[in-house]
Amino acid sequence: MRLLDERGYIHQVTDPAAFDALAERAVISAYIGFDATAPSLHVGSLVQIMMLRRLQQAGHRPIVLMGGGTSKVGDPSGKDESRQLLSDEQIGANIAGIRRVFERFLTFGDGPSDAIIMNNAEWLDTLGYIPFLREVGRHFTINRMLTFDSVRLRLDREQPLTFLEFNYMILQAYDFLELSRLIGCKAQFGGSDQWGNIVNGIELARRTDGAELFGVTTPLITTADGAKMGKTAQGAVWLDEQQLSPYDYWQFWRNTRDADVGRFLKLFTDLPLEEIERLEALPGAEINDSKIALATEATAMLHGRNAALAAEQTARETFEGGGAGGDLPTLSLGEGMNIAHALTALGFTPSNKEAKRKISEGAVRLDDVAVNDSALILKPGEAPLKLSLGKKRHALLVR
RNA sequence: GGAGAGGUGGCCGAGUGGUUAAAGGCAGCAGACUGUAAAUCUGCCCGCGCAAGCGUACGCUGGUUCGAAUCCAGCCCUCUCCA
Repeated sequence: MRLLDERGYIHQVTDPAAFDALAERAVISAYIGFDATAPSLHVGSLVQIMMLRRLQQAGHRPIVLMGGGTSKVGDPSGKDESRQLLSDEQIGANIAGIRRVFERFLTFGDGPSDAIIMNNAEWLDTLGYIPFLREVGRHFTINRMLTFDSVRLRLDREQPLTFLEFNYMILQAYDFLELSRLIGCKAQFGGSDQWGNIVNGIELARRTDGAELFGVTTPLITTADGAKMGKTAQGAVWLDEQQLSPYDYWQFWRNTRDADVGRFLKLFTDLPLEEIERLEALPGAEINDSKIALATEATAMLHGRNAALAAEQTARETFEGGGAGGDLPTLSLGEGMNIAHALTALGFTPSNKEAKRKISEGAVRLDDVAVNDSALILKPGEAPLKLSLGKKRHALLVR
């Protein structure tokens, strides 16, 4: 607990003293629920993932709860519009993808502190409606449910909230109860927006089973200028290397704002706090060394140390040496390709039109020489050519 | 059910017959300055095409007109007030 607090993970805790005491004397299990609506997770979920990692490091057991059942309902929190419903196959595929990510951060197995992954479809899919209403439904009053932000916001704006979604919070509370019964899970973690849902679960378990459960929420992680974390030019920062290469992931961290470096080091790396303090205190331009450390550590955790070092090496050669590192994205030219098409094919520009604009703005360079002919046909040469858009995006052109 | 207002480019928001691919703002991208940071200033910002050119676009479907985001009809949706 103390460790979590020092590193900046804690937003709110129910009964911190009792929770701390319990964690001192026993191995506890705690879970976080993850949505199964996307094929992978992105950095927005990374705080939660790191929470579970810390928990395991402290000798406790992390539980990853996949929302296979609740994904069929959709959380109304924060969303303006009802989510689209997903099929079972889609959800299954998404869960498999997300599981791969977790295997990087947690140790799975049968030991007392080994992580396990569960799917709430296991119990939600087979729920009987009438028994469920009698057991669980009686503990919820509509009066109270209507006061929750997630519901109230929708109603205030007169946006439709379907009964299906309205039930989401009950199902989530039920998850906690079920996990408590099945495997003695004692705590649920989540983002600060999950506070209400978590508390519901705690209350439900107290009323039905007399169990004492705990909840911990993390602060919403934003960048220093208030933006939600995790968006870049190319979209979300995915944790799956098929969707975002280790090199790009490294770049994401490398481009952290000065003001965020210390906070991110604490949250997203395993570096000791003394080391972080030192890095954080670096003056002026030397803060870049801290960013490199952040990028390499964070990337190593997800993609492995080798991939992280390769990304770092490539970045050094490309940005500092003016050369080109081997880890850059590559594009095969075939017999030859129009330069604008190449930029679009690499994903540097969203359209050929935009590529031409960038060329006329002088933003495009070939082996560090500005290109001004938007009709240029690129021919593959002996050595790979380096194609750059702006200062940050580079690629290698090969045959 | 009744009365009124409205649906415009990723978002906000002007525009009420032609010079409107559609003001302005935000977001984004690039340039300058730097440290692959922030702030600031400048440029760009629907797509296809080497180009000439073409295609799409102002909720949907039709209509009027040489010409429609703009006028008319029907439909769908949203908001405000009343019951």
